[in-house]
Amino acid sequence: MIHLLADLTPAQCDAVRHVEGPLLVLAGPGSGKTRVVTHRIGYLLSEGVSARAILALTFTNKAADEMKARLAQLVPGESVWVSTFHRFCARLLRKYAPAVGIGENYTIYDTGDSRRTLRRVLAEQQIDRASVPPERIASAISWAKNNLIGPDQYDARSGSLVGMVVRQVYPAYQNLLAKCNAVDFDDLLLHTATLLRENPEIRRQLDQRYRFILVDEYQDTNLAQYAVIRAMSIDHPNLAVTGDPDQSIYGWRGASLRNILDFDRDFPGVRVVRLERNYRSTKRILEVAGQLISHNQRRKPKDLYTENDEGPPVRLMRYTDHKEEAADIVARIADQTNRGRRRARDFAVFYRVNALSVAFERALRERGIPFQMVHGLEFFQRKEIKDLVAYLQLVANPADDMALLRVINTPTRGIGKTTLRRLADHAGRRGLTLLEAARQNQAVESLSRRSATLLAKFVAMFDRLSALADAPIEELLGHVLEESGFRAQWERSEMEEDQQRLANIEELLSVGRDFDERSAGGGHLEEFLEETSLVNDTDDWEAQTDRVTLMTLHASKGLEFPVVFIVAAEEGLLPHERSRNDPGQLEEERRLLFVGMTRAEGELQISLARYRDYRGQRKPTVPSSFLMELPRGRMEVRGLDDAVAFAPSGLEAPPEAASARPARGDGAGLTTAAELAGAVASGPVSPEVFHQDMLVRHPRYGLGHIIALSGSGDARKATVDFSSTAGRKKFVLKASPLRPVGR
DNA sequence: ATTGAGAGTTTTTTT
DNA sequence: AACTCTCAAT
Repeated sequence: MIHLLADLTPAQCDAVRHVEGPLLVLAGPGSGKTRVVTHRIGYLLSEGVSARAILALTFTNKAADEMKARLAQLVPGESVWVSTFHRFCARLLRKYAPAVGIGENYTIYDTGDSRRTLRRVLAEQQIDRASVPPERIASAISWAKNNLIGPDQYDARSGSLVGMVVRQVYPAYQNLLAKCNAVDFDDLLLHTATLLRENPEIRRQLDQRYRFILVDEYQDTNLAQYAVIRAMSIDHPNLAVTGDPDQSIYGWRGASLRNILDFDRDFPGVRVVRLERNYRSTKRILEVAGQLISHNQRRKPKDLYTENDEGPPVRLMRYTDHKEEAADIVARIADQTNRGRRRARDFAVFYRVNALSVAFERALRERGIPFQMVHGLEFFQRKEIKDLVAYLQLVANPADDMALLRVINTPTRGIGKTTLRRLADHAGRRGLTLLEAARQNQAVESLSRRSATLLAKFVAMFDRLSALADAPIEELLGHVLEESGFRAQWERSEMEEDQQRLANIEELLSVGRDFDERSAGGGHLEEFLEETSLVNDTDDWEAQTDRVTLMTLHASKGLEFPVVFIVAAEEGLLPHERSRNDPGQLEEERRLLFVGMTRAEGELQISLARYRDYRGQRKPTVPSSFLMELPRGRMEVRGLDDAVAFAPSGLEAPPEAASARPARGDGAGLTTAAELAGAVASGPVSPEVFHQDMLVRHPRYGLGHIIALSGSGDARKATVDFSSTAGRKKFVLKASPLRPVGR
């Protein structure tokens, strides 16, 4: 087992060789945490621990996949269970469902389904959604569940309207879910926690079974997750958690830093290992990131250091608008890939909200640079996919009223609102599911002959599909496509959209085929549905393919890239406006930026635009307050023409930021704010303003970079690379319409 | 019952 | 901007 311990630092070695008892690994960014975890699993195996006694839990599918891949490499052939919390719970519940009062064939509702369920409850209770936004109620219920507060335990704070409504709505919502034999994402955790609490025997068995539990990103666990792992680590407290309080970015989901900060209280005698040396980033990047995070008050100071190179300065860019931002970043990527210095996969662009990806998609597509988006257009959220999957859900779980409502008139088959209302009335009075009610269509009073016939036809179709429940998924999907009439509808259509839909359906069929092949024997409809509801993105991010990566800052956690661009560092976006009033949330936003910055290995650029097009409107922006906290003097600052807006206000800013002037000797091409301001103010531009590498605009060719300069005074010439449009051109600066960008 | 136009809203982040 | 919801016309 030499290879398991080779190339490890003493601290890493400590963690890897830890076998019995609780372990807490406090790991800074880039400190080789995943490596430690995988090597530790390898070590446990080499010590004779059975693979099935080990359970590794992660937060996201991406992290789970990553860990599986690393394990496959390190200890080929061993099948250790690596899973997300939600998936683990889903599996467990599949087995023990009756113990918490649901059927084994329960359906997992995604956010959309659960929102629709909630709307139905609100409508039933005639709650005006204008005065109490459903969104608020949904998040209150979610918060309660994450904190193990059941529907009957929810206490409204006095005087809070939302609280009162939630108290009334939460139980009704939960009842409706139960009636549909469905659970939402939060229920997966809540039910599992309840299961373990109320069934000592089951708890004991699982504790015994999973002797060694590892939890990644422990700082992101909420109370429900804590309860689950705690319950399985009582008789065998061999719980190993890794985390970094500075990377806690899921507070909005109920994650509680207490779990990690109080770990030693719950698990006395815990061994604590600190990994503070960074192997990922350059000194410059680490310094800037460290400077930022030091502004958080609620935090234990921590020393991150690296033996890596100094590296180029971190760039801070200001553009005119999102188009220029995208064009320049893409031009930089194109330039480096064209010159063979880097590959497309070396680059990543991070943004705070998904909506910001559009400009980059467009710019990359224009240039023909391959890219992949994580959580872009979520495949399983697309209407046609959801519709088709809903048929499967109904087959698997006939009690699922939400699925029935989705399916019964899609594609349209003449079953309208009135019919449905009467059906629902009937079902409500007799305590039937909607499907059962539809079965009794003859008995439903006040239903027209026509409606009854249509319902009967629908039920007959359902029964035909139902008979195929155990068929391979691909086959079943094929039948749904035919029977429902979707295929006929789309194939008839000339619309571009419908052709696209068919293509998406083809993809779904191939997902089904893939599943069939993996699970020989077939007939695991529930498993297939479980997979589709817990995985939202088809093309899960692949490190291998040679593409530029676009993703949110949240999604970036745990990954690393040679070159990182963080965009839209603007007040209201980063930090997000929703966090404005809460210092705790503001600190979380700061951690989010910290996470993004520390993904970068060699180069990091942070940018903002003077005007941001967002939600269909163009608005002038205010630079992110976080930018004031960066050691500006050690960075390369460009395009910041109005020093005023950028200047630190008063005494709050650290001394380094007191000057917008970059440190000398940081290489050619630095432009001070003052110089740019002068340039813009005086119409025609002095040739002296131009510098190597400067971003310039030409009325005809658009944006370019200065790649060479020669001569001086009026004879000063520049070679500019307009890689996006015209290639390279040479200009006599005095006579050219070239202007520095940033006005 | 279905369709289309107009109005109104929005998801910040993930399972 | 894109999506959903509502209402009126067919």
